Amino acid sequence: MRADARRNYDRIVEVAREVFREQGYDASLDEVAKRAGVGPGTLYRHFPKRENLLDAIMQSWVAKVSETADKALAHEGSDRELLLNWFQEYVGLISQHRGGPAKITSAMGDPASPIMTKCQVLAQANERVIDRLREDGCLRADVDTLQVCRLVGGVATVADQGELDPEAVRPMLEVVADGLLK
Amino acid sequence: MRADARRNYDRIVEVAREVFREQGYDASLDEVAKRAGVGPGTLYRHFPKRENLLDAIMQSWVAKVSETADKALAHEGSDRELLLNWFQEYVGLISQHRGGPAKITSAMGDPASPIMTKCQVLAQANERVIDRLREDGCLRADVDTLQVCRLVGGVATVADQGELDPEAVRPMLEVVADGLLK
DNA sequence: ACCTGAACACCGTTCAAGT
DNA sequence: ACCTGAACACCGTTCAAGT
Repeated sequence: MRADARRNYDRIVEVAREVFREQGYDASLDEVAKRAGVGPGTLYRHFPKRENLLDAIMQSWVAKVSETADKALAHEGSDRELLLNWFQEYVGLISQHRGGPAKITSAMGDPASPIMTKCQVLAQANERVIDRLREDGCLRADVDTLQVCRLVGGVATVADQGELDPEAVRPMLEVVADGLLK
Repeated sequence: MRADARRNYDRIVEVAREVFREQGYDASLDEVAKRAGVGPGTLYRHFPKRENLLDAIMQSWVAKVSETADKALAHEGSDRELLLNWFQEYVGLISQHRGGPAKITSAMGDPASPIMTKCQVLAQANERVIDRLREDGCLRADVDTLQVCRLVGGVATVADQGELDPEAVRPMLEVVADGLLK
């Protein structure tokens, strides 16, 4: 990759992170190109689809996901607390910008999605937590990890689109947790 | 209302129902106007915002909502079955077209939304079912009906956006139901 | 009072011309 | 090899002119 291409690529990603944080995942790509100081064609050369840009933004995100799962697993306290705490972290992880919860949750089951590998990391982090609780024997028999991602993702999506505050989200996560625990 | 205005209004609503069913709630309004045989200005005169058009479409929907709740309440069987059956009907009611679950669920808590009254009808139908179970004493103490709408709406939204089939939705609704029941 | 359709704004996407 | 920016398509929205 040529030096100027590299520089443009990096600037676009940096600016996109900023714009998506401000305006959500539906923000104008024209705006991103403008702020990055490149023509629209340059943005499309590097990122043919909007999801490719999202994928690049999420590059640093995967490390945070694993870390968060580690911390959640190290949590002292009851199984319920551990699960609930993880759910809250999970919602936080996918709610970095508006439209994120819906996008990430729907990409989870779609092998054709450019952000699929990123979603896999999240799914595996979730699996680690669920497996740990399964070993403890406190989960119901037929709990599927993908299902858990969708349930918590659904709560996050509703919270995102309805602009709910964390106090309204917590009790919903409690219901989901209680439905999964014995 | 003048006769030709009435006729145009009705045709637009009829066509919009069709187009939304085919292409989802994000369908082009230009397409609706074209199929209805009116200019775009006429559509905007009757329906200044997309949500006003949705509201008109949902006119006949409210009767179906009440009916469905009646039927669910008349259900013979366990409390869990009754609740689960209602949840499935609820998902069906808000999933008439793509984008519906998200739109309806987020409008539920927004007093400024044009479809708010329609959502209230749904919320009240849900409340009747929940109150009935509360009387039976089989619900947890702090179950809030709006919360229930959001939880089930979240499942419906995820299912809608991920194009999941009913077999994948049912177990998620079971988790929610079990989390609400004693 | 209501309708029409041209006109404008905005945005995604492509591509010929440049370096 | 990469960038630029004009050009096109599409869609929502407005409004002057018409009936």
